[in-house]
Amino acid sequence: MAAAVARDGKHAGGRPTREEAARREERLLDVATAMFLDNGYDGTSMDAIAAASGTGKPSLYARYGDKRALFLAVLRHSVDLWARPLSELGQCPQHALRLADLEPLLERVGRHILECSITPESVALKRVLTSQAGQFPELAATLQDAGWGAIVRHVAALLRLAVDFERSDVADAELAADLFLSLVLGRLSHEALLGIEIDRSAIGGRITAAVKIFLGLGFVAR
Amino acid sequence: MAAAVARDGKHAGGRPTREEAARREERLLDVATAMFLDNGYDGTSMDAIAAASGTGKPSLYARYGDKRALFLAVLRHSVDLWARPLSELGQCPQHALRLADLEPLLERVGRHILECSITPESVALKRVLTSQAGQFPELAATLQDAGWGAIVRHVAALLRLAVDFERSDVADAELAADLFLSLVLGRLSHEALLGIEIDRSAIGGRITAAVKIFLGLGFVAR
DNA sequence: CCTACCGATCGGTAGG
DNA sequence: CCTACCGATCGGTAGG
Repeated sequence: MAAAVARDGKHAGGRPTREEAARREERLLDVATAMFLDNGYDGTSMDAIAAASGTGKPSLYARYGDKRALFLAVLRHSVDLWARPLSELGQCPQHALRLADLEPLLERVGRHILECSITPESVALKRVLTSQAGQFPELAATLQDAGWGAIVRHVAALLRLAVDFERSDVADAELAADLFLSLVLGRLSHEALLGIEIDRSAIGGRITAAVKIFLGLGFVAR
Repeated sequence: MAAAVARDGKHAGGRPTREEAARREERLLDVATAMFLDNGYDGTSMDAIAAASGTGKPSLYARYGDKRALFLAVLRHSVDLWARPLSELGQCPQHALRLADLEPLLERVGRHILECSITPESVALKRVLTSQAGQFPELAATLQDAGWGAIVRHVAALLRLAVDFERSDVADAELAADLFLSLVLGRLSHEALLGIEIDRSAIGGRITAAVKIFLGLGFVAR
């Protein structure tokens, strides 16, 4: 048998290729992410991560130092992944908006944000973040700003296109955006966090009502 | 030395008095509650609970069976304690309300609920509930109903006194109450859950804006 | 990079 | 009711 002959481009031993190393790194992070999000910090052992990622514990510790550091890397990576689709919100019309155009736009934006917020991945991320917030206090504020904060800023920019906040009673676009998001997410995000199955048929009506109330178009009949 | 002479009404040994037993039971539950809420389920060992409550582990296991059962008892007790002050909401006017009276009433109710929701005890309870929701799925729905659900029903009853929902665009008092609560809690409850210090000076303005938007009185200047 | 181990800690129980 | 222990599992490391 010839020693260390590559098959499918893989080395049979020795130092891995640079791209092979990068691939393993990514795979390790993916595996660790899935396990942490599914079973929490305490429920995921370094032994299990090593076994599932096809490496040994010493490699884990050589790369990340300790369990906390690996967990932090997983959280940062996950928040990045989660925040990315929100950039679609930035591709909204840049010109001024009439109120009549704002209503359907807010419905679309609201539905989009709600759908993004109740995916199993998003819920698992927020849950594990919540449960470990006490142990990683420096990160909670950062991630809250990258999550909720980023959405608020996007929506506030939208609102400024349609509303003259200097003449509004609220006078603060970010507060208004915050209230809009609160209306849209509300109970559904709480329930998702508790693992309660969400009644998807209620989403449409909730969004519609939320937008109407927000724009002062209901709920009291006129 | 005379054996087993009571001092301060306590027995020096043997079977405890009935009231003494009840007192120990309550003390044990209080101690376990504080530890579970401060350090989470995995972060609290039965050894630590036994030591802090001044008893031995065998007594713990004789009374509760295992750690899960003790944890469940703690959660139920805590949710009961938390839901009690909400009954004050039931002592609202029973007669019909004019819209003009509804605004200050909603401000008071909203502030009260928000204040109750961001106390350290309430936050800790929700956090530990969230982090263990996956392990205790049967309980999550029950406790959600006893918490958020109870508040929604209270507020819905209030709204029905002032609004004719059959002629409203929303047409559902519970959805309206749900949206009102969402507005009031919103970002602040999320931040509290993540352990982020809350800017208390922002509470007043948020409540006012929430009520105005909810009642269709803002935010667009008229 | 793997195996095998370290000390510590856990939930739960036997024995008296 | 207390002490002392059980097997299991953990995070992390030595040794080669």
